[in-house]
Amino acid sequence: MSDTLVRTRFAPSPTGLLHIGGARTALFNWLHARHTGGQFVLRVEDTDAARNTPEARARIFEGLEWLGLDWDEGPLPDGGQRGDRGPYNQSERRAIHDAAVEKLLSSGHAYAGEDGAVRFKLPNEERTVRDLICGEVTFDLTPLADLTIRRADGSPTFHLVNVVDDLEMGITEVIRGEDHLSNTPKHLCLIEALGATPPRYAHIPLILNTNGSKMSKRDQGASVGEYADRGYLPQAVVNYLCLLGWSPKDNREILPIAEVIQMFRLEDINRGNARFDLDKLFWMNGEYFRQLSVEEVEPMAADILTRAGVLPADGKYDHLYFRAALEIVLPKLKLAGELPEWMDFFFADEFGYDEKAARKHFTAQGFENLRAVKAELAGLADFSPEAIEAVFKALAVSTEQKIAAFVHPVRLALSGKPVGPSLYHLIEVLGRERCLARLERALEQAPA
RNA sequence: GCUCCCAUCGUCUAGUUGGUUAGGACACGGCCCUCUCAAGGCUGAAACACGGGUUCGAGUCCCGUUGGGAGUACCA
Repeated sequence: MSDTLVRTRFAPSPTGLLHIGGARTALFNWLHARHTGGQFVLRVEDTDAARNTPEARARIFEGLEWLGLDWDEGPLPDGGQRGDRGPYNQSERRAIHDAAVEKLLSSGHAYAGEDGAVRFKLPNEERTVRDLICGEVTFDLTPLADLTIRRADGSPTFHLVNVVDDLEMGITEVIRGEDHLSNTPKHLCLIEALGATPPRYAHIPLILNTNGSKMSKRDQGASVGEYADRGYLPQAVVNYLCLLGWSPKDNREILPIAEVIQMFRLEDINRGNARFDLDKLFWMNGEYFRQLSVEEVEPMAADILTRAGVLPADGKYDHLYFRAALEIVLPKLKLAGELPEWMDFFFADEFGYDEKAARKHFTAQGFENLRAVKAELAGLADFSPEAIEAVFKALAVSTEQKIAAFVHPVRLALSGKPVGPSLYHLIEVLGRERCLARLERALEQAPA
């Protein structure tokens, strides 16, 4: 490694969502910068005025912030910037780009065509890219047409601005998708003509869909925002992304980001493309979710439940009751997005009963058992889970039935659902009044 | 078409300079636990794409085939 400070960059164009592939490119740039104690720069390549949108721009900021990928230099959502090598919006760097084009023009490396565009003369020879991940790859530039670096309308193209800005900003490692590998020999020529020293390159493999095709912005589950909306945890998404093309080689899967930063080396990144496996991300999210305390989940849960209409929008509800309910539901969850269906009945008394479960458990015997439980709970002094469990056990013994014969109908009566948190804890949290009322309501279903 | 890249269970991957019962994880099956569902424990099935070499010995090296991916813009 050279002794110069590492500077990596993520250079998205604000023309769509921050997609998973882009997020991983940003992540690997960020990891390399953090691992080496270098700097991570954000540069917004907003030169395609026709397709740029402020919404897309905002979503990139949101996505990076949500993932925890902080940048040392670059534009900020409020319009300002961090760092003094800016501007970091490519559209504001026109003077720099123009100067580079003029320089190439005057040195004879580029020429103005009859159509008004400026083209860079590509040499008729081979160029070898030395890549940190791909090794040495040689391309023959002979069959290629000269590279357009400035359009007829005067605007510079991607190849020019990308190269010039990386040079200007002192980027030491260009870490980008492998789809740019074949562009690199052209960029090398451009840099040489500019009389500059090229950065080091690391082309990372692409992320493919489950079916093996390239993941595009239009695909389901391709955007970072979707995962945030569905209740995924950023730590889980980041951890999962780290493992796509990189591994700690010690069989561990759940890795705190601090450890990844410590171990991450570009040289260890795989060559082959990787498919995105939602099942594994889902599992990983559960792993992280289970590590969270009620306190940590509460704000997110309240937000999701409020948006789902389970909690009142005015925030006026019994917060202690909510927290108690959340506590017993939490161990069952893998995804915060599942919260509404797991918790709606805590805050609504007029719920329906799961049809299939009702047929199975709201039988003559079921109703009889409901009555028995209701009578016991009405007079139970100690409303603790232990005491409640004892009630069920005693009923099972005295009536020579399985505990399940009481548990299932009661759960259905109290929540309308066939599954849920530990019933004894559920009864405690709901409290005597609610339980008795709900049991009574369920008994109205009984044939007269 | 042409150029470049890649190739271990369905998926993500580990596999030191060639010698492994080819390891882990997700998903899937079974068992245990159990008030349901998860979680957890145990367990099962599951891979070196194919064909040639080199070698005493190849998942590891070489060549070819097949398959997959990327690029081939006045888009980034």
